[in-house]
Amino acid sequence: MEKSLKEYLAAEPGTMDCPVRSVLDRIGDKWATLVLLVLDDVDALRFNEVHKAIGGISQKMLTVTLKTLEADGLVSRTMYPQIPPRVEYALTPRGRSLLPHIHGLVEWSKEHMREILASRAAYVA
Amino acid sequence: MEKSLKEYLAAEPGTMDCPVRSVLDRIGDKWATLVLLVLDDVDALRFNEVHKAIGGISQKMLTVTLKTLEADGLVSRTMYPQIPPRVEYALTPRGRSLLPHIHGLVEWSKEHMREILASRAAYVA
DNA sequence: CCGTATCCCCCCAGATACTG
DNA sequence: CAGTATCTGGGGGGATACGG
Repeated sequence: MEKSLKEYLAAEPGTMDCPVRSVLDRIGDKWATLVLLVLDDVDALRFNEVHKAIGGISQKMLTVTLKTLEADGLVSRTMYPQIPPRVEYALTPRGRSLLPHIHGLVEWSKEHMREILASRAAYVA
Repeated sequence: MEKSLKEYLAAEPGTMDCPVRSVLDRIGDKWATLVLLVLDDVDALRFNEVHKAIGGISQKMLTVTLKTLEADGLVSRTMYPQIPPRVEYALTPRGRSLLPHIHGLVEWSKEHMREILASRAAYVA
């Protein structure tokens, strides 16, 4: 028996394994999607390369974000035992399968950003 | 001259009007997407109907979320001056144009939820 | 019925300093 | 280079009580 989307939404959050919430929370993560986007269109990036590609992210949050993405199997982490150490991050196939949807959102954002900003400005509480 | 996605991402967040961040932050909002989803497939819902449809949301956060969505022009708010008051919320055309993308994410989530949960369980910090 | 107003706590993110 | 460790504050969000 498949649970419907409505049932998932109406359920208490603790009832867990709601796919919408658990995954949307990750998409909604302030940094996670940005990391996925910078890893798109490249083979792999080193820690500091990702860091420089994303303005405003702290080292700590980048570490946390990368670990989470790795735990979810969306990003791979490859260590080359050298001195100095070299670590490369790349999208996994699973991560790559998510990116079209993110790009869909990005495109939508670009198309509607102006009118949304206009709406916000015109909106009086 | 169009700014590239990479330039947007590399820019400091303060540099603002980055479409990705400003809209993704809304998508990422813990409750906003859930509200949009429950308003899909219906004409309109009253405040308490939305409230009951989303498990775990507090009255305060629902109010805030609805206001934000209204300010962005994604949701419309219609008041019927009666006693007791009647207020209905519905998707605007703009909001409706966003929903396919959200559904795309939902579908992706459903397809990959199991393997993601498995990855998380298998992941040792 | 549909909210607002207020209080207050917790936790997350930023800053900073340090290590293999 | 690629991170950890520790501290700290600011604000998001829950609970509660009240208003039109």
